[in-house]
Amino acid sequence: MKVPGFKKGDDEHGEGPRVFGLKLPNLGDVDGVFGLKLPGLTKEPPMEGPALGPAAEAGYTEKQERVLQAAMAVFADRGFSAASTSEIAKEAGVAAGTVFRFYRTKKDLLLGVVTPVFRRFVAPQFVAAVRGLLEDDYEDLAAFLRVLLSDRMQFVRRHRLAVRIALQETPLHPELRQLWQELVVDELEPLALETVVRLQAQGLVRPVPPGVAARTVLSVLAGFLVYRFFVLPEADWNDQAEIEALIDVLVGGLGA
Amino acid sequence: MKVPGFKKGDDEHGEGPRVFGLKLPNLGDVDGVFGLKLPGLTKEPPMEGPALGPAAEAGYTEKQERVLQAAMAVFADRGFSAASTSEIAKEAGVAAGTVFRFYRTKKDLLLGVVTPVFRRFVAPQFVAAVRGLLEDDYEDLAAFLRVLLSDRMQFVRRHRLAVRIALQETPLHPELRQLWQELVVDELEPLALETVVRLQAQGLVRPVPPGVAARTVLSVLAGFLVYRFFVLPEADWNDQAEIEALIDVLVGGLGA
Amino acid sequence: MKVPGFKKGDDEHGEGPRVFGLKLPNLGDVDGVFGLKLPGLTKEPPMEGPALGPAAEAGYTEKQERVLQAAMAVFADRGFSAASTSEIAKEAGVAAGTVFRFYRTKKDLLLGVVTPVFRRFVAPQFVAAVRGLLEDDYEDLAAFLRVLLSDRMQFVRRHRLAVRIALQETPLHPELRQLWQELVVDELEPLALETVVRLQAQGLVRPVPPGVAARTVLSVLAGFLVYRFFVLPEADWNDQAEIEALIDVLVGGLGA
Amino acid sequence: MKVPGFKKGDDEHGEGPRVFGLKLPNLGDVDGVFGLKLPGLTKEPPMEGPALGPAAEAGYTEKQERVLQAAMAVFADRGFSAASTSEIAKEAGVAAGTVFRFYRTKKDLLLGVVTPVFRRFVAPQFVAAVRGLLEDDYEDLAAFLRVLLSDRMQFVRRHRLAVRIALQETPLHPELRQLWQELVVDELEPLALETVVRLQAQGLVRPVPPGVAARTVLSVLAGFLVYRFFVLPEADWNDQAEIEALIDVLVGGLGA
DNA sequence: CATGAATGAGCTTTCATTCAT
DNA sequence: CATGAATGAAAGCTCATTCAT
Repeated sequence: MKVPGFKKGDDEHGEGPRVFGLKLPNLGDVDGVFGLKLPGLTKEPPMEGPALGPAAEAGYTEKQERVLQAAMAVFADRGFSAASTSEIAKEAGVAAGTVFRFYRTKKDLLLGVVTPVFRRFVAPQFVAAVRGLLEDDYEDLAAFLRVLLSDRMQFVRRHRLAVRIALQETPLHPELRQLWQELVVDELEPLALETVVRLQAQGLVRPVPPGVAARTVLSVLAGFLVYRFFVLPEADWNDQAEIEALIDVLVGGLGA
Repeated sequence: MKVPGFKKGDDEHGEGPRVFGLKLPNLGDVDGVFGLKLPGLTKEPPMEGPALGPAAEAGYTEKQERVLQAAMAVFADRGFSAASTSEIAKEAGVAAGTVFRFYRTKKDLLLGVVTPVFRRFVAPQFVAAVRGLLEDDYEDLAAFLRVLLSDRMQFVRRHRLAVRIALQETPLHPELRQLWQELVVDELEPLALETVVRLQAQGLVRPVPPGVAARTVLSVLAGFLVYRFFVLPEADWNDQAEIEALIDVLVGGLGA
Repeated sequence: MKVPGFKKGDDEHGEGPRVFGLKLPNLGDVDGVFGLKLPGLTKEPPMEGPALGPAAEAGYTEKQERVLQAAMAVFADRGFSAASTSEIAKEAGVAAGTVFRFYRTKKDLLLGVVTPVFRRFVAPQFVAAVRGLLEDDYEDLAAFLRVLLSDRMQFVRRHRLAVRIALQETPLHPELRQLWQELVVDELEPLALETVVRLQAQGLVRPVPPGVAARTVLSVLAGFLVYRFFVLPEADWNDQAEIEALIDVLVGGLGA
Repeated sequence: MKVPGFKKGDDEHGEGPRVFGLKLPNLGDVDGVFGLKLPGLTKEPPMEGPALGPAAEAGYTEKQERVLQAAMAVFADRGFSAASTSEIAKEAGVAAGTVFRFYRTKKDLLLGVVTPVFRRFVAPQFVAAVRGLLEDDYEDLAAFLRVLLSDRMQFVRRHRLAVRIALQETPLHPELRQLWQELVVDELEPLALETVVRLQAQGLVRPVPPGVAARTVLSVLAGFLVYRFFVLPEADWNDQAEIEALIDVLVGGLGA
């Protein structure tokens, strides 16, 4: 079985730092994010496309937008509890009190950072992908997974900070868990199971329990994205190759 | 292809709450941990085996042991930054000042909670598993993965709080990242790659880049464990069946 | 000695809540003002006559009038220091900044609320009462006291909020004490003493030191009014009877 | 009728500042308390007897005692809302945080200042006075009133600050109104009415409604004390003479 | 050793006041 | 004139850490 997109020798141990076969850049010494201390970069790689924060939504003033971006940066960096609103204010270039004009409490600010991103991009985009599935009648499982993985990768890439904050803070805030409850359990899950069933009907997925199939895809996808963007964001990833490798594994394990 | 251990109908939608095909318990209403709000249990399921904290190590006084256990509970519950040393002291049944006899600062306490667990149980047990691989000459990939998954599952089950704290706090503390650097990058990774190469030489794993194989297994394993113990710890998991399903997927994708 | 105006049995303990022999209304459960927690009314009894605030004075715009009324309500309710100018603005239906067009500081607003009421109604009306005394030649002390008490009762009834604010805030603001200095010490007191002397000359008051007589009347009057309007405003007062009872006491103690 | 204790000419207009016939001291320029701006004293006159604050109660540490005294001084001076806990701390000579070891919130501190004083000295001492009435069989009304007025005067003199705070803050705090509810309505009032009835049975008070009699005495007493200690505390009061004058008035109005 | 009272820096939040629109 | 966004000083309160007992 071939792994498309992998150049020959990609994974051989050569010179330079490597982790699990990934070549790492050699530029300086920074703390990664989730990640390991790497002889790495001083900056996170630039986001692809415009940095559409939650404030891109109409109705946010430019100042509120700045507060949101600053809050995202500081919450991601220090964690919610250790972040200080005054640092956020300073980072946003506004007075300390101004933050509270937009968000009555610090916790409101957290929710204001996280909620819009997920509300607008999690369920809706999954719905769009599945609608594509219905209309385009993907010829095989790999094609469907390819769309799914690319789309979610795009999402994490663009909303890296918000995703990171969500990962960090969810265990600590019932309000965030409530958000996932609504988004994942109430909206996403029925759709996901229905999709698996459809794929099984089309003969694209073998007859495992739909829940197992769904969770397996989710685990593999999430595992990759966390690793890709938070554990080793600085590494020399060949994203296409990685995605194809994952698809290979999933198709091998789940395909009919 | 069969999925061993799954009872027929396990995944069909019956009565009672379900998430991704998992039946959830129906006992009350509690917040999970990482997890979604479930019509769930009032208590986390009891740990299997004795609750061996880091303090089980020789040389810890009974008081220090109590401090460590309390710190684990409070750090896991509130997060490091929002946890107060005085609450830890109260939980441990010691005076506020006593905590600082054992650990000079709050951060030392965090490291004291996390470090020993991982130092003693991550690399050493992986080494043991691999040594088993060498000695026992696993007849197939599934057998190896079965040992690996079961062992790591055991680990997370027994050290749930420490693992949870590590997941929550790693992004926020360079000291913890340094710990992973030493454990994972320096100790575990060479061993892992070497193991993949050996399995490929035995004809048990097909010739994908060893790094890809290693990271895929890791992702699937981690994704499952996080889901199993932190996202939906209260659900009615059939662990053996889940493990076998994952092995199926991995063998399908990676096996020769 | 009879107590005119008291109906027989007025003070006997019957059904319903009573305090010091006063029947209290039985409508619900509210906090009084100064007062005790009564099984009382949800609203203060309506003011008699039009609610003439200080702004009834010529030259106040309708907006300034609204600000004054709102300030009175909020200052009375929360106290000056705990009152926020933005709440006053909201209550008045104007923007936060508008308040400061009329009154440069919050304290100016306090003075603007209290001063006009007292400047216009304390000394002038006392002067009018005394002028009445001179012209009408009250035949007895009771008649004079009756006019005095009724008039002051009317005043407190109509300017309840301003009086309440004055009582609450005087101890805390030198500026208000200065106001009393001017009104009471400089204007009222000479007039009061002169009046006592005149009444003594007419044989209506016995020859106690004029200051003692004046302060006694003042104390009894103030004590009644505070009790009547601020401690137990909800009680079922028979004002005429109360006034006659007080006059009885005062005449008994001070009359010739 | 003579007014015992009044020296001849006491109330004549002579040199020096006078208010309602009271000679005022001539020492400097201070703000009074409630009172009018007087050419007055730089300090409140020293309390008679030991300054028994609420902290005289067993179980208060010396530091807590200092905090209470400081809180009393600052609350009385600025009012609760405008008082800052850090000023109280400084005044007490402790660190800012120490205040909150004793009283979890600023409001607790207010209650801690006011409650003990009134709980211990209002109802109990009135009970004692009435018990005296029963045992000693006062020969006339004046003797009873003399004991009552002297005792309450003593109380206000010794607990001037606490009384002042209670007067200032009661309208603003439901918790304080609750305190009066318990002390005055529930405990004191039945006793007071019963006492009036007894005095009427003894032929010492004429048959007015007991509630009227009780409230009249209360009003006159409170009016005097407020005037004496808060409006014009600096004036040259002849307390015995004032009390006798008030007794004269009350006996004249209420006596049989 | 263990205690817990004491510290004081630092936090989030409020709000009187200003000023560009 | 009126607005209300913005300010920033100051508030109440928390808590890691120290140290006399």
